[in-house]
Amino acid sequence: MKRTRSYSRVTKQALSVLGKLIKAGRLERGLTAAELSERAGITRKTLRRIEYGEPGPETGIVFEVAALVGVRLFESDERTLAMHNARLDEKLALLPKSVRPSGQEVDDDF
Amino acid sequence: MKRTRSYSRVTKQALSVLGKLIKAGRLERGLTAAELSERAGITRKTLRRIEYGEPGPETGIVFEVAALVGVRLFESDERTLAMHNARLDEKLALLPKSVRPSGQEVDDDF
DNA sequence: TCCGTATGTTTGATTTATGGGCTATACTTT
DNA sequence: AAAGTATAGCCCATAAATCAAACATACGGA
Repeated sequence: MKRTRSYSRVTKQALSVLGKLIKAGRLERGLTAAELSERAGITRKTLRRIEYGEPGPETGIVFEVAALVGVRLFESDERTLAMHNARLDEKLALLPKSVRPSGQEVDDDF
Repeated sequence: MKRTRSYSRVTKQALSVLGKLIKAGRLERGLTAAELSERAGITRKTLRRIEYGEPGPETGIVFEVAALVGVRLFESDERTLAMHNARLDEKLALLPKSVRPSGQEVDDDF
């Protein structure tokens, strides 16, 4: 089974932006691809895929590399992320834990 | 060779936040896991891994699902992302294309 | 300009994610 | 409380990511 997958334009652009942010961060810090990939525990090849904005690389690695070069996800540092996490826990506690698909209450923008 | 990989706390928290944002977005829109995963072209199992903040799922899928439930990466819509992209291209054009690993030059900007 | 090194690219092997189907638990609604 | 469905977790098969090592090319410093 070939897993041909399609990605929306927004996704592709977000991937591209993240990759370029990472590459710019790396260059600004004077790190070579070899150095950064070693710190991240990956190979240069994988780093390259990330910097090129390919959709394949796993999320954990991408986030890890981003953190290593100072790219902040959600524009937050660790402490702020912890706060967001706690706030989301409260929010999720108030939401129903499962959903009945009655009507489509859709809200499709795009 | 077992590929035991470790992730920093920031990474784990960012993954967790993103997963919870997605789950909250899904619940707020009254979408079941089956519905959302079908729209994203994945299975419920993969969606669950994403919502749990596991590091494994590929970046493209995670971003796609995020977009489907209205979670904005880099707090940007498609048009803003395109602008960022263009700006990053200019920035990268000014940076050296390869780096000599002499000293660490830090430079936090933005 | 020349040299050293970073980056780009390929092949093959291995680990991992994903999908499909099925069962069990938990939750929402009546 | 009961019923029906959503969610959670298991197995196995397959596709894909990752690694490793090597070589070619392009770039930057002297």
